[in-house]
Amino acid sequence: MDYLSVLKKYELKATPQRLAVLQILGQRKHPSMEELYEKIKQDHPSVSLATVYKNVNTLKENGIIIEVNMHDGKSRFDLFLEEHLHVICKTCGNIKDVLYDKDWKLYQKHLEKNIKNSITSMDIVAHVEQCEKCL
Amino acid sequence: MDYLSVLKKYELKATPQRLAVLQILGQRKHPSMEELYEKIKQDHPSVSLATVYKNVNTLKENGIIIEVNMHDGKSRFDLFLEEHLHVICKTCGNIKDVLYDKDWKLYQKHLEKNIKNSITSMDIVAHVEQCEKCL
DNA sequence: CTATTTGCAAACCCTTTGCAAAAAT
DNA sequence: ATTTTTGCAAAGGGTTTGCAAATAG
Repeated sequence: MDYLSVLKKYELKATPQRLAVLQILGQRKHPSMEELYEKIKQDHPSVSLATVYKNVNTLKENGIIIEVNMHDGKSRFDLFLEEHLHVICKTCGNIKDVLYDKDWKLYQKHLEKNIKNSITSMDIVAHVEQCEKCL
Repeated sequence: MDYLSVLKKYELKATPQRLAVLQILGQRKHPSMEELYEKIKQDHPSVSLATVYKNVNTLKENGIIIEVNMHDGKSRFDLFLEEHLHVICKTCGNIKDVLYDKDWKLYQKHLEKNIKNSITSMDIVAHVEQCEKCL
């Protein structure tokens, strides 16, 4: 995955701080804002929290990344170059990405018929009591 | 729907302010915190914003109401006595409730098989470009 | 060269907290 | 009578803003 071309596509400048955001979110660890900031600081010690906020907002507005709202209030962030849903473990807070498949698309069509409107995008979060990482 | 019994079931005291929260959310208008506060003030002029916050949190913790996160940051609230998904209009911000049907349950089973885990609950939001209320 | 982005610190705003009085059971 | 809830005001904490300097294209 080439983040430079992604940024070019959206006419966003490729600063090291912005690339760092994409790189870290590309690891699919779904960090919170604070975790993201701490990780970026490892390679860019002088980065400011405000810059991380600004980049996250810009990338979110362009649909390149997504915010995953947790029930505890702190949201987490994820690269969203491919549509997918999230499975969140209630016990350890781990988030797993699951790609959509044809079964999902069938349901989406059904839903569109039901509401008589076409769906632009969906946010889907499944909650599970425990996951393999908790045990 | 009898809010007194709902509160009794969860061992929560039935104060007028708390009942007002349920009553207003029961209108399915999906107000924001500020809108909810303003509406409660119409009948209970002396209510404080802190009380509304406390009640919303308590009801949320008990799963009686749900917070719907909007992409613009301000969340909205909804009575959640029956599981349902939300359709949000990108143009006017209106939220529509859609009850789950057997098609949905089929997909959920499929997803459970996929992730090898049982799902406790799901948060589902579909976004549409425009709705009947915008036109 | 021009427009965007960065970093800093202050400002902002939404949400929570502490506590005494009031209300619910 | 006991426990929860209310209302107020203050504190808290995460997010945004303004601006000059630095950087990207």
